[in-house]
Amino acid sequence: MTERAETSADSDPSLANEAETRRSADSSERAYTTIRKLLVEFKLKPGERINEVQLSRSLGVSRTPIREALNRLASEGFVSLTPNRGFFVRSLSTEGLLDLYELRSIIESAAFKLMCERAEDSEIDRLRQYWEAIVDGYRDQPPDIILAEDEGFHLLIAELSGNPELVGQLASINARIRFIRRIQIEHPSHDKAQITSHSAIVEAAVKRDAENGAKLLREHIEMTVSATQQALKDALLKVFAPDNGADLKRRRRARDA
Amino acid sequence: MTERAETSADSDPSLANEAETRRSADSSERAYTTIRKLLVEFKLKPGERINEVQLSRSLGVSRTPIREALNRLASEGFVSLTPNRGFFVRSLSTEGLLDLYELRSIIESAAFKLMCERAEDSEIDRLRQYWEAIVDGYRDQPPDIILAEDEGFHLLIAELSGNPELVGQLASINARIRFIRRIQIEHPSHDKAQITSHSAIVEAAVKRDAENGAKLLREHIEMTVSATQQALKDALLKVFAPDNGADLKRRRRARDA
DNA sequence: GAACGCAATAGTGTCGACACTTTCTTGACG
DNA sequence: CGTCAAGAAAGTGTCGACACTATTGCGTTC
Repeated sequence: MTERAETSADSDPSLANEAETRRSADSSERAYTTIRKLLVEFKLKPGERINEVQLSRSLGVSRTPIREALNRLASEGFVSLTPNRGFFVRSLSTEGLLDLYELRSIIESAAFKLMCERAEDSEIDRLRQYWEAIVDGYRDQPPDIILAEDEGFHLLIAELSGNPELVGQLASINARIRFIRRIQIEHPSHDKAQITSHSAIVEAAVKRDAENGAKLLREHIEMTVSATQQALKDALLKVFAPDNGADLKRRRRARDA
Repeated sequence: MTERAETSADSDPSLANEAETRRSADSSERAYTTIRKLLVEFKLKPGERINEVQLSRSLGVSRTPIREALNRLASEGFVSLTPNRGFFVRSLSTEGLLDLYELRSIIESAAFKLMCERAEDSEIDRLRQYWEAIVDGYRDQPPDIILAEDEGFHLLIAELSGNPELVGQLASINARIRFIRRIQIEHPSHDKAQITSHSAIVEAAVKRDAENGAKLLREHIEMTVSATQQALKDALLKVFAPDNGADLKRRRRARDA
């Protein structure tokens, strides 16, 4: 009964970003995407210890691919490993999230400047087209699509910077904050400010106005952050529902250990 | 004869940077540092396929910890994984190296600005002290020490930015370009320009002159890059000694695959 | 003599088992 | 009653084995 020839073709392309090194098809890869999804959706709760045996049973594979996936996730900052004690879900406190957004802002505004210096006109035009193609129906899409389109927009800027390392970095950061972006998109506070921001950014790109575009991006991200604050609180409260937010502090402390 | 209770306490602290999640003591960790060292020293050559069995034999452990280490190294960009074909040493072409330095420059100058905004006076003073404590004997140290001190200096700035994600990023980049920095330090072109740069940066920090300090850092890194170009060529020629640089192009192409 | 295909070989991907470490339980002692 | 220790249980870290995939080398056919 250990045969693993299951027919479930549940590859979930919505999580298949990561401009990185790895193809799919093996069960280690499946484990990786599945676990990451669990993390991103708070099915595995911040601070929690991850039980390899249990996970391997529920995914129907042995512990080996599970551990390989967890190792990757550790390198990427999703989980942490304490020797002989196992993997722990790294809690993304509000604070840690701000750090991540800050880093993202740094990278993206730098990417924009580089793009202005280096990209061909035709490439800039690709950015414009990308945005114009989605702007119309933007608000009517389901959250996952909006999220993907939004990430795609920012990632395209990174690509046009001509620096693949930069792209990889941004992709990795995106993966880690994706859950909160989704929450934010679903939250009532999400509105068309996003759209005008993006349009302004495209405009600056066409003009190759590096400074202004970088500033717009910074502001755009900062705006998103503050809009996200409340959404995050709501989400965390929902996760640690029963008792009040009291044990939030405890988990925050556990993070540095 | 599979007992693994070897007494060799060869932990090699010079490679033990990585402000990350992991403690040591298990053989997976040893495998990680050892393999990374092999990569960094070109013992495993760019483009080469990594034979797990062979590696596991030469390290005296089974393939499991080897594979865990390789997975980590893949996340960090040292190697790449092609399913059913194995891990390959990711070739660091000149171009790729420039990308990495560029990213480093972006992160460091941003870190400097943040430090200026946020750090306590006492923290800035720590930076000043750190540099003053090493500046005198700086040039007389062995390369590894110089390297560590240099990395420490830049890493300290990142820490004073107050953003741990930024620190982690920089640490990871450092690990990847460390080999070339060492080569550059040993190269005749390395001289005291480094020292005056650092001193100027400290000075800007004390004055909290964010713009100027960031500019100095950018220039400092750019200078290092150009000084490094020749050193890199020399090193690569040494590695691919017999034939001329012809197959360099081939490897470059193999990189994107 | 070259191209093709097939067999043998080498190598990765995953498994189940076991040693060792941490955590939990229970019961003796103060 | 609370504290502590010893043993049991749970869990991680590593191993060797095996299935399956890619590669290599050889023989066959045209």
